Amino acid sequence: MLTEQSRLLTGLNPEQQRAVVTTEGPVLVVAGPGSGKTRVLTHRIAWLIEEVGTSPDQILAVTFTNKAANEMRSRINRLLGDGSTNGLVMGTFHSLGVRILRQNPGLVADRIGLLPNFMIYDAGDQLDLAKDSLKTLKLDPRQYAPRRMLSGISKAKSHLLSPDELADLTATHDDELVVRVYREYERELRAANAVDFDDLLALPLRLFDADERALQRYQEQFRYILVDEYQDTNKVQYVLITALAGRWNNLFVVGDPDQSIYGWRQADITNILNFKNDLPDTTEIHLEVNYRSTRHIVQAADRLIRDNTQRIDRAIRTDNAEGEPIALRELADQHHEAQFIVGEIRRLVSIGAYTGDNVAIMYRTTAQSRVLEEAFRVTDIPYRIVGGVRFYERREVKDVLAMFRLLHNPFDRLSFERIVANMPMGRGFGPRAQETAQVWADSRGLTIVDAVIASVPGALGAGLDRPDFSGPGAAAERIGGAFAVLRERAKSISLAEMFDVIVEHTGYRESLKHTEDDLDRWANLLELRADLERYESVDPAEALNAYLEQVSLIADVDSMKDDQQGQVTLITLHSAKGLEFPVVFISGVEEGLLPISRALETESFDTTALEEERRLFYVGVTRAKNLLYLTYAANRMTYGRYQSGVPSRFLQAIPAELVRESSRAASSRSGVSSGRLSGIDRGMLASQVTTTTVSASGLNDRPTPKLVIPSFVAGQRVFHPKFGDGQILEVLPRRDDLEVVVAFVRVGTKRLMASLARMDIVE
DNA sequence: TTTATCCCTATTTTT
DNA sequence: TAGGGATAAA
Repeated sequence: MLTEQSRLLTGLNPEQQRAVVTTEGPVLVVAGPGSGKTRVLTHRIAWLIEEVGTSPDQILAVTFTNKAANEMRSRINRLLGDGSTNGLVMGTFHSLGVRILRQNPGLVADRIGLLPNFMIYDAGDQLDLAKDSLKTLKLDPRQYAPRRMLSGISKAKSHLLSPDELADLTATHDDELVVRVYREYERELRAANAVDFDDLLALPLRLFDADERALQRYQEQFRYILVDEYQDTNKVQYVLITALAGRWNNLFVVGDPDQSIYGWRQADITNILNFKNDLPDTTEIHLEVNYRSTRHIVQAADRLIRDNTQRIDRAIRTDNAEGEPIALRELADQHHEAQFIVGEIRRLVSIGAYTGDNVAIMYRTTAQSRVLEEAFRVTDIPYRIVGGVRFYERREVKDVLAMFRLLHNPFDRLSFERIVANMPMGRGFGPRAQETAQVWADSRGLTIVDAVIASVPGALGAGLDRPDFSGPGAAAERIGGAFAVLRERAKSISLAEMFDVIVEHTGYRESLKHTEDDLDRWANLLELRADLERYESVDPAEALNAYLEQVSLIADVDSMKDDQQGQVTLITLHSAKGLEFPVVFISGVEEGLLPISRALETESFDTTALEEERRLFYVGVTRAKNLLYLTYAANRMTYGRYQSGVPSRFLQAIPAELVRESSRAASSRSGVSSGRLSGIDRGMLASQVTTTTVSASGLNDRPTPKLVIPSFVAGQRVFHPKFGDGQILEVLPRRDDLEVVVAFVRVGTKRLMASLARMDIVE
């Protein structure tokens, strides 16, 4: 039988084949990096269609990004022929959620109270909404950071907790505030006829609770379900997918616990660790052969990840050649680091060994991309930055999109506020006028847009009164007039034409003609217009909805094109998951950055965060096929201050024989000669030397702005601005600093660096 | 209501 | 360092 069907199994190893043909029942595939999991997924889907005879629309495949979905689809088409994936449901969890909500407009209206044209609020919108909610509740946003509130809300939603349910679980005063904000946030969200990202996952389940038949229809339809990157699913996603698989029980998940890097987004690693306990009769398959990287890289990665405790113990191995040693390099500061990387890329390209698009530079924080970009700007090497300030999140783009959104969903108060605040059209229309308009609208069950339009004499038919804007109502009338025109035109013209009408009638075009900055912004808007033209052929009534939805669900990597010849990729470690490059640079491999300082703060009582940082580094390392460079800076500017850096602890795990380290920059600066020091020792030495150099050079006549470290002694009572009251348990000398172990009343024991913690001794 | 200026804090990571 | 937000002045 297998010989006959072997076309789809050719070139697969026995384990991969097993993963392809085990079609019935739950299957867990633990797939190490570079072990061919995408291949398994595509071949399995092809197998289901061709060999099992499943209709594509009975298959649901969930991927982490749209890009991954598109790639898989085209790979299957290549295997089975064009059009063979028609009907196949493939996309991210979020797009699946939208799909379910859009397919059940009646239920959505009845049970959730959302109109069919509901908007999806992105991260920025969510933040604005959280701020709004705080304001409504008269809470000080400085004391209760909107981001904190938001993460509390998101966490609750990811665990399927309503505000009331969350209220039952609150322990502290802060928690109670989260509940209050959550409640208000939900109210405003619904009033705006909008949902947030978390809702896209949770609301389908609400729907299913309300109407079991809806669930049954999907259960019946999806005979085979596949989930990629399963290690990064959260509770809601788990509940949703197991619900959908309830009828046929053919749930196939692929993942790697060692690559779980979204814990902060409530990803729950236990989903994959407990999969076989949750679903009896699971077939478990391990893919451990790495086909991607050189042996040096694979060995380094393997050693590195073994330091984690929360994992399935296993090895990754490869038959690939040994390859070059891993290059470890210390640089004097972030500028030297960037220059070294760019110079090295130039070298690799000029000797013809690699092209620019073979190369990726990865980093922990998006802020690091700036220095790199500056270094590239003065060269002729093309580059692209994945992520960073996203196109659709640029101010000017959001402004114009806000108008589109408002026209599509006039309940969208956030967009209204945005327009009035940022476009010339809104001048003179302040909070007070807005309040008047809102009150007028609310009392009549109309929208704020209706209110301003009604203020125009004769704009609406007789019978409707005009809102009373005390003082000069000129602004309201002007805005109302513009809205009336826009609303009317929107009905009949294409999106691109609508763009022209919007920038004209709002005065926005006119306002972007003055500075250099304006030109940049206008250029971005033209790009937006070009983007809108893609919807030229779509029915205008449909086009807007489709476009807005596409915009809100797009991910950074989704917009990555594969045919960017010669461009070097600059990307965060998170976004790099699932990708591979012949040459990889990981920059900023320093304590405080990788692992990020935030993870270190919690280290003493919980290593979870630290382990996730290690996995993140592991993900980066395993992206490299042939060459891997690790760089760190002895000094780095953070918050506008130079701080000396210590090489990441993760480097210590990598066996010396796999590494070729050099620190030319350090030795040329401070004369540290190469001895038998390991890279790490030398790095620490160099950083000390450089620090001394900087302060000794007496940059100016003012006293060195070195922080005065209070003389902490065990037993002292202290106060920390963030952690509150505590008592010092222990004081440990650390190079040029002190490490203080403090038992805080509120947050437990923490280890802090004395020079960094703004902690006072309480007399 | 708008604009200028100053101060303060924050940077993880993203669907 | 930079961007947001508060405050003051017009």
